[in-house]
Amino acid sequence: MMASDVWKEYESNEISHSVAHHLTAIHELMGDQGYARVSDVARALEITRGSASLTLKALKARGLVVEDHNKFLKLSEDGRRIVDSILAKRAVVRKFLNEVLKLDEHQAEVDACKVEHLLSAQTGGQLLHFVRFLLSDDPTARQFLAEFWSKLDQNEEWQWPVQDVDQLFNMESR
Amino acid sequence: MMASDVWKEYESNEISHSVAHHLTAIHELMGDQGYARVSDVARALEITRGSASLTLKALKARGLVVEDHNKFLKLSEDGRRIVDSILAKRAVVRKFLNEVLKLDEHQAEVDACKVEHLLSAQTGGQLLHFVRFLLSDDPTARQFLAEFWSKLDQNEEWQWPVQDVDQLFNMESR
DNA sequence: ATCAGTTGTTTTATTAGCAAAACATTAGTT
DNA sequence: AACTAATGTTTTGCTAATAAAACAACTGAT
Repeated sequence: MMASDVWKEYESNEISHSVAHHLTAIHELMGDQGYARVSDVARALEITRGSASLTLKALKARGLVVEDHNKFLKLSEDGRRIVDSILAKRAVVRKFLNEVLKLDEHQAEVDACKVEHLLSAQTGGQLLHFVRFLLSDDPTARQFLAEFWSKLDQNEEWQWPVQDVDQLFNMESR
Repeated sequence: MMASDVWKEYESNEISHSVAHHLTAIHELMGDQGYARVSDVARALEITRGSASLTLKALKARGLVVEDHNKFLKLSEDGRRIVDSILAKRAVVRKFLNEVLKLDEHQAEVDACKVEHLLSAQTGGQLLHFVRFLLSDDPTARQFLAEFWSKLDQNEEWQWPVQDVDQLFNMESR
C-alpha cells in the first residue's frame, strides 16, 4: 500500500519545473549578455512574452526576482540560492548519467533537466559525494568502473521493462 | 545556453505524476483486495471520488484502464505495461538512494516517487544494471562500496548547495 | 418499505502554465 | 513629426488536476 502522504509531496515542492527554468534563464542571460528582461526570458524559453510576464510577476511577488527601475530583472538572494542548488543537481545528475551510466549526452541532459528541481538537498549532496568518488583517480573506484563498463557491453540486448518487479534484484540482495 | 527543446520535454511525457499513481493504485488494489473501483482509487490516493472519476474516465478513453460491466476497473495491456515500468524504476531508484547513498527510507521513497515516471527506459535500465552490480557480491564492488561509505562518514558536515557549479567536480575529473 | 450509507457522475470553481490577441509604452529611423 | 519595431501588460481561453457540492442509483438493515 502506498502511503498517500508520499505521492502528494510531488506538488509540495519549493519550485515547479517551469519556475526553475524561468530562474535559471535569468541567471544564464545575466552571464551571457549581462542583463535579462521579460522578453529575453520568453525568447530563451520559447514561450510568449505574456506568459513570461505573468510567471515573472508571480516570482517578483515571491521575492525570487527583483526588477530594476527600467524593467531589468535580477535574481534575489533567495532566487540565486535556488538556481545554484538546481544547477548543481543538474550537473551532478547529468555527469552520473552520461559519464558513469554511459547514456548519450542528449538523454542525460533531458533526464537531468526533468529531475533537477525534484531532488532533495540531501539526495543531491549524497549523489555528488558518490559521483566525485566514483570518477576520482582512486584505484578502487577505477577498477570498479572498469568492471562495470565491461559488464555493460555484455548485456547489450536486455529488455526493459521487466515483468516482475519482485525479481528485479533476485540475486543476492534480499 | 539551455536548449529550449530540452526543458519543454518535461510536459511531453507518456504519463503525468497523477496518472502514474492512479494506475499504480489500481494495480495495488487488485493485489491487495482483488478489485478496484473509483472509490477505492480515490480513497487510496486521498482525493475526492469526483476527481478520481474524471481522471479515470480520461484513462479509459486513452485505453489504459478498462471497466467491468459492474464498474470494476482493470488495467489494460498498455496500462499494465506502464505500471510495470514505473514500479521497476521506483524500486531501482529507491534501492540506490537508500542502500547505496544511505539516505533514510522516507527520503528515498519520496524522491523515487517524484522521479519514477520521468526517467527514460534507457536510464532506468542502465541504473538497474549499475545497482545490481554495485550490490552484488563481486569483491570489487564490495570494496568500492566499503571505501565510499567510510568516506561518507568523514564529510558529515558538508554544505549544500555549492556556490560555484563549475567547481563541483574540480578535482581530477575535468 | 423506509431510511441510511456507499457509490459513481456531473457541475462549478480554483490553480498553474501556456497561447493568442489587443493594447500601451518606448526607442530608433527617416 | 510620423512611422516602425520592440517591449511589457492585460484579457480571454485552453488543459490538467484538484475540491466541493449536488444528484442519482444501488445496498442493507431494521
